[in-house]
Amino acid sequence: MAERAGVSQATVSLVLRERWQGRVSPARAETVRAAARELGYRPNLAARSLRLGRTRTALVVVPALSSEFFAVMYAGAARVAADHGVGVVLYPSPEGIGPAPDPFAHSGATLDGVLASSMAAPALRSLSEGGLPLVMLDSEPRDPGAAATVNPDIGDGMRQLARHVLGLGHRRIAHIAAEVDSWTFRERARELTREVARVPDASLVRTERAPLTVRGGLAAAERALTALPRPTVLVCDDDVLAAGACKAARRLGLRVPTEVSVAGFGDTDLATAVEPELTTVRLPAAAMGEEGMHALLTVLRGEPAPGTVLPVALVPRGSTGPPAAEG
Amino acid sequence: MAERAGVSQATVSLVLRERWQGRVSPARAETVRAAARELGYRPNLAARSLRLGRTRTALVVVPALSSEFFAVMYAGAARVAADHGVGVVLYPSPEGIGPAPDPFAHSGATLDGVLASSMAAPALRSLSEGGLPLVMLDSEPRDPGAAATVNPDIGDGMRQLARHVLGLGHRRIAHIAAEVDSWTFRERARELTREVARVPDASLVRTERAPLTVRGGLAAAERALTALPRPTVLVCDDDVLAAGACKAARRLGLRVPTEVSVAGFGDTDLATAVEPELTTVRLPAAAMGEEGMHALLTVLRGEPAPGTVLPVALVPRGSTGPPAAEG
DNA sequence: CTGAAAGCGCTTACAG
DNA sequence: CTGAAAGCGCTTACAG
Repeated sequence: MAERAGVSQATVSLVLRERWQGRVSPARAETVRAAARELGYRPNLAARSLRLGRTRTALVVVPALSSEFFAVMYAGAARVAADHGVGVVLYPSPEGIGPAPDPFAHSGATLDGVLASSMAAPALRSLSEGGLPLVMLDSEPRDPGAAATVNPDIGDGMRQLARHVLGLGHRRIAHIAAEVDSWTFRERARELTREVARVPDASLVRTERAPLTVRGGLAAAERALTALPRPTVLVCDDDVLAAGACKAARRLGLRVPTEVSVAGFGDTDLATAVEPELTTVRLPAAAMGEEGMHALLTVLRGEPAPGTVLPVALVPRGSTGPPAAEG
Repeated sequence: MAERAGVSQATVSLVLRERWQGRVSPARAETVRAAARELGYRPNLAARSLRLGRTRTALVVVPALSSEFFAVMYAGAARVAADHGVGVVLYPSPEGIGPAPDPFAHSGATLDGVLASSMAAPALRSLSEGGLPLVMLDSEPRDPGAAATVNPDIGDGMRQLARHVLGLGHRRIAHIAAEVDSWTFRERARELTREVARVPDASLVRTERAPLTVRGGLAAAERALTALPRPTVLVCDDDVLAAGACKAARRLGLRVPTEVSVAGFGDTDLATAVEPELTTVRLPAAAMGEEGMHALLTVLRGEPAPGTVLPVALVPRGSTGPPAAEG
């Protein structure tokens, strides 16, 4: 209603959308801006969306915000979206406390596209049916349903970690694995197995599956450490499991790292909150969200988006050391 | 365009919004539903919003999702919103990595109301100017700008914690305080001071301020533990600070809790991820989000919402014990 | 350079 | 019980 600036609706629209150059006189443009400022005028986004047929809204699907990793990834995606005038609706997928099973019903907005983490796969059924552009994060490369995939170099990360541990002299290795059936964890298991197999006298003595919680890691590590042959190192799929593994070691009277080494994955804040601090693999959570949103924006522009693999880095800290000399 | 069911737009609308009882024959209603199902028809929310003048969208403002507390609070709010067919847009306020400084520009949607955490206060300027219904969480009661306030009983929590520590026999107490100027932390400081003052020979020997990170807590605790008189207990404003305080103690060669006790606030996952586990005050994060959203929905219905104070509970764990006997 | 008009897809009185 | 019509607030050809 800023026609109280004495101009037509059309002129207001042109000026406010910065499409006035050469179509509206600079003087009028300024008048419109002044009036808008004065009235605190904000265009009705619903009307704009209806007219344009696009909502400039993307859905971001992550398994659980309470995981720092996903929260940071989300923040990266939201920042890039905001920089491009795109709104973000968050869908915490229903593993655990998430709300409605239908992201569309949940979102309360018509969506242009979806950026989804692989761990949220179950929630994606209705999305793919929606026929929306979809960019996947940390997921099977060349997923046919996805327009693009943005991954950390998980394989390389586990390779670096395995070599670190083998290089310290460990030969009896246990894998504390996330009991989540997704690409990222299958990749970790595969690469760990492969690297251990390359060292003649080394072996993966045990794999224990655990829910992705400290308690889960604790229980799984306790099983691994009380079975024979006892592993000298626990390679964990996630920092949270590693924190649990450290607790298990302590309860069993084993010192970390002198009697048993523990390694995590992720390099979340938790890795440096515990003592000793965790040797882990740093995953670029923010960069994943950013790159993922960039890819989605590219797809929404109608251009093809390339798949991206982001580098990761081993971060050696106090939770790993050489194995104790054999009795 | 489900008029391919052979009925008018109006009929479709009535049926799909469950407003057909007594206005559309049951047979037709069923026809419409079948057609909608078959075509995968979803009403255009932008059009609906434009027509109704309400968007059924709420903005939730929290300081940072990477804090588990706020993530859980958000999840509670989102769940309640979803149950009531209201969408949620998340605004991670710009302390740290947050995106745009203007929640409205950021949201990409016109909003019906706002649910905001007090720690996000700086981001609320433009909100209050927007004249939107606002419900505050963990914030100054009777804030004139807010339609309602939902708080945990912070004062009672700190009271319980202080009495626990005093009851164990501690007399030289240090406060590791969050260097955030907000109601919730002022309340903690005030109540701790008051409770300590009630015990004749006890005193608050030191207050050290820290940014809300493990590193911040570590540095502040180091300062507190190296000054004289040395405190026998560190009461921390947050679990994250307490985790840092435990690290500081260990670096100084002090055992927790035998040589120095440490207490946190929040009872986040971190509290049980570290060793020893933290004595802390459990804050009902999910309930706060839920109650806050309920209050906002009430306000949006045009009814007055009462202020709410939620109970909290002391959770004694291994990080606190009696002070060491004096040398 | 400027404005009048159409139309995006809904919902809701209003007529029948 | 059912449908035709108006109108929500924008944006975009189209005339002038």
